[in-house]
Parts: sequence; structure tokens; C-alpha cells
Amino acid sequence: MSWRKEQRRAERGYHHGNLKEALLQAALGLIAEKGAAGFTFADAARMAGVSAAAPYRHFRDRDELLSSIAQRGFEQFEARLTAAWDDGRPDTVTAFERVGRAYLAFAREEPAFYNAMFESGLPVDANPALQAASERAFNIIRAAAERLAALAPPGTPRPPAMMMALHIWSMAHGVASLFSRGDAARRKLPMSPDELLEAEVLIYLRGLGFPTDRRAPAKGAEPPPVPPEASSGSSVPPGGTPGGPWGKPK
Amino acid sequence: MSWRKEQRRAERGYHHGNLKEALLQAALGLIAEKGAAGFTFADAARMAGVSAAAPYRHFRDRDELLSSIAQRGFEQFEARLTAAWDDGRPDTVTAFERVGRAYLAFAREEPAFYNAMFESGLPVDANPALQAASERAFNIIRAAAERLAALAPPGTPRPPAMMMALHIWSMAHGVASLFSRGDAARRKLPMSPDELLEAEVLIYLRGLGFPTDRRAPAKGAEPPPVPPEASSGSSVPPGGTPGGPWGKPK
DNA sequence: CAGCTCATGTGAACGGCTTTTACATGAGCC
DNA sequence: GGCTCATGTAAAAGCCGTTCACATGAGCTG
Repeated sequence: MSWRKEQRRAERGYHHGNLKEALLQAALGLIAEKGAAGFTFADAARMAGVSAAAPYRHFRDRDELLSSIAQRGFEQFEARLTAAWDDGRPDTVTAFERVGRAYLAFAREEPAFYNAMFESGLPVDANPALQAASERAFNIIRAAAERLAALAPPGTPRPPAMMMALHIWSMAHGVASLFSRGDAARRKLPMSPDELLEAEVLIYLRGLGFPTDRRAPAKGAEPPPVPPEASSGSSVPPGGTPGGPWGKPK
Repeated sequence: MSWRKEQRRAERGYHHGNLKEALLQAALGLIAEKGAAGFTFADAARMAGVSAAAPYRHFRDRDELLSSIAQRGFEQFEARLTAAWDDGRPDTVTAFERVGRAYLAFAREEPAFYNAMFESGLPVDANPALQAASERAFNIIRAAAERLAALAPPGTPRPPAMMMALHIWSMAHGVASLFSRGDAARRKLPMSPDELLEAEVLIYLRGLGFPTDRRAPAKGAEPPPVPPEASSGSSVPPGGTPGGPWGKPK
């Protein structure tokens, strides 16, 4: 169609042909490298081989570029959480923890997105599209929490799923912010961020009365797998799961 | 001594007399208002009634001003956590939760400090003094966790205090970051951030096997969210603490 | 009190960034 | 071939951070 120029040489031709995308990519690289604060509109333009004014044909201002990136970030985030959740397979608790790990993995592997989404100081709820995207991502956690809440052992009060979701989110976000990125990640920890979060979530779920020793429901649909041994009364038998949900601190 | 000029009129006289402090205060106000990213060295100078170059007599550059503020922030943070912990009085669990609330209160009441400390993108561990201050603040949580861990009921494996401290920190930080500040605070929640964190911590402690029914706060200082009828024995009796550590969602 | 000195503040200047404006280019369409 | 409009450019205004030579005056020294 119209890309021939661009395919021959990226910076040739008066018209770039794909500038918007090029700017987004450039910005992504710059943010990963220097943080959203250090990222410069002019730098992105330069990197795309275009004058400093050109980006204004595609973004109202610097903030809109940042918002676009955050938006994409939330979409990818949602996709990854969705994949991790995998509709609760093979069992709800396992899938739930996979979601937690996916949260950390995203923060670690997509620092630019994460930065734009959570650390750029963008007024998220000033932008409806952005807020909606953020909401959709959170809804994955919410849905998972809902499924988990439904598993509450008989006799145990069923916790509000919304509350659980907010709790889990705050744990994942706290661990990611404090230990899983940037300089703070260098803080010497007794365990990896992943292990830290996993233990945290397991202990929390135990506190809600959920059985947290993983078992393998080969193919059964979820509902039944309430443990066969839950007869002893307390769902948190003293000394059960010897060593607790945390591994031996190496 | 030398303040006479300054006392007569803040901006009179060739020499300000107290510029460093004035700049810190100005910056604090600006950061509270526009965030660390929006804060401008020149603006602070203007606000102090001084030329744009003057601040360089007191701070190597803009980042050093920011670091100074973060440093002070960590010190005040430590002081507030220390006061909240109050050496574990009247009982460890109560004091522990007071620390959690103090964390949120600090984030809410000192947005400028919080911003400089956690959201400014400062390379915390590039600055030894800053890192040390941050460490000291964390040590309050660590010490509290230590005391809590020592309370592990007999028969229960004693959790590593360091892990507990990191967990609690991540919860408090997650809640503060996501729900207790700025725009995100507007997200409609089923409960206040304080209640959210309190429930989260209580559930977590329950998951560790701790008894979490508060015992009598001397004289109604504490609104006991859990009615005093939970005494059946197991720390997590099935159906015990009816309603769980969370209040009824209003 | 005279005079010296040094910390502290000023003004001007440099380069960089953001954003706007008037103008240039050329891709797609008749 | 010629029009038109999206897309790019250059130039300029205004702001910032930072540096440098220079100004001021507070406090010491004699």
C-alpha cells in the first residue's frame, strides 16, 4: 500500500508512514531505560528520525503518549492475567497463585508498561478509557476471587469476594513495587519476590479457612475438591502442612 | 543572631538567612500540590523570593533537594511508626495494627513526603544515607514482627519474623499505593483503606495461627470490630469469629 | 572601627524541552 | 495531471536546569 518507502529505509521520505507506532515503540524503550519521568518527547521523535514537532500530529501532548502506553500496558496486563488464570485450571488455588506470579512477572518483564501504568503519576481516573482498561485488568483478579470465595469450606463464613480481590491486589502490588523492580529489588531478601508473594497469599488464604495444600484434580470440574481429610474440625490444624506455606529459608 | 532581616521581611535583604529551610518547605508544598514530577527547582526558588541560581548554594542539584526531603520523610515515618508501635502496648496484636494504620495515615497526611520517598523515582540505594533511613523505618516493622513471631502458639511452627515483616510491609504499601492516595483513592471501595488493611492483616495473622481476637482495650479506646464472644479454643475455629475479621460490608 | 574574607545571592547565558504556528511535501483520489 | 489533506518541517516563544563571573554583606581580625 503505502509502506514501500518505509520498508526501504526507516527514516527516508518526507512522510514516515508509521510514525505513531514508531513513537510508541521508541517511548517504550526510553521509559524502560530511564523511567517515565526521564522520558522525553523530543527524544522519541529523534529516535524515530523525525522533527520535534512531528509527534504532535499523533498525540495531543506528551501526556497523551504516556496514556496510550499505559492503556496498552493495561491491555497486555489483562491478557497475561487472563492467561494465567486460565479459568481456574487445574484447580482454583493453583490458578490463583499463577495469577500472582503473572503479576510479578509483568512488573519484572515489562518495566516500561508497569512504570507508565503505576509510577508515572498519570491521573488514571481522569482518563475514562484508561480507567476502564485498569478496571478490566482488576476484574480478572476479582473474578478469580469470586471463584475462590465460592470454595469456602462449609461452616466457614464466606468472605466477600471483592474484599479478597482487593487484598490480593494490594499484596501483589506491594511486593511488586517494593521488591520486584528497580533499585529496591536489590534489597537483600530471605526469599525471592515470587516466593514471598506466594507465601503471603497462602497464609492469607489459610487465614480465611481455605485448604492450601495443593492437590491435583486431574480433570474434575472445580467444585468437589474440598479435601477428603477435612474432617478433623479445624481447617488450620496446628502443625498441619509442616513448616508452613513458606519453604525453609535457605 | 543573624535573622533580624529575615524576621522583618522574608524576602528583604540580599541574604535570605534561612534559605535552605525555606526551599525545603517550599518544595514540600509544591510536591504535595503537583507531585514530585511536577515540582520545579525554579518554582521553589521563586517561592522563597530568591533567584533561580540561589538554590545551588545549598543543593548540588534538584535531585539532592528531593533526596533531602525523602530523607526527612523517612525520619518522620520512622518516628510515627515508633510511636504507633509503642513497644507493643497494650498488646502485641493491637499495637501491630496501630502500626498499619500509622503507615496509611502517613501516606494520607504527608503526601509530599510519601511521594518523595516512594514515588519520585529516586534511586534510593544510590544514596547510603537515604537507604539507611529507609532501613531504620523498616526495622520498626521488623521489630514488631519479631515480637509477634515470638507469640506463636505452641504447636504452631514459628514463622520467620523477617518474612512476616516483609509481608506486612507489602500489604501496607500496596494498600497505601493503590487506595489511600491521590486519584486511585477515589476508586469506590466496599470499605475504607484502613479497614481494608486491618482485615487483611488480621486474616494473615490468622493464617499463621495467631489468635486475633483483640483482648480488652483498657477503656473503649479501640472500637473493637470483633464482638467479644470468640473464645472457643482453636485459633481458627470453623465458624469461629462469625463474620470473620472483616466487618459487614455496609 | 577599618578592612578582609567567604558564604550566600544575582544576572546573564547555554542548551534542552514542550508546544504553537506558518509553511512544505507528497500520497491518494478524481 | 491536478487537488487536497494528512503528515512532516523550521522557527520561535517560554520554561527549566545548570554554570559562571560578579555583587553583597555578616562576622572575624586587628
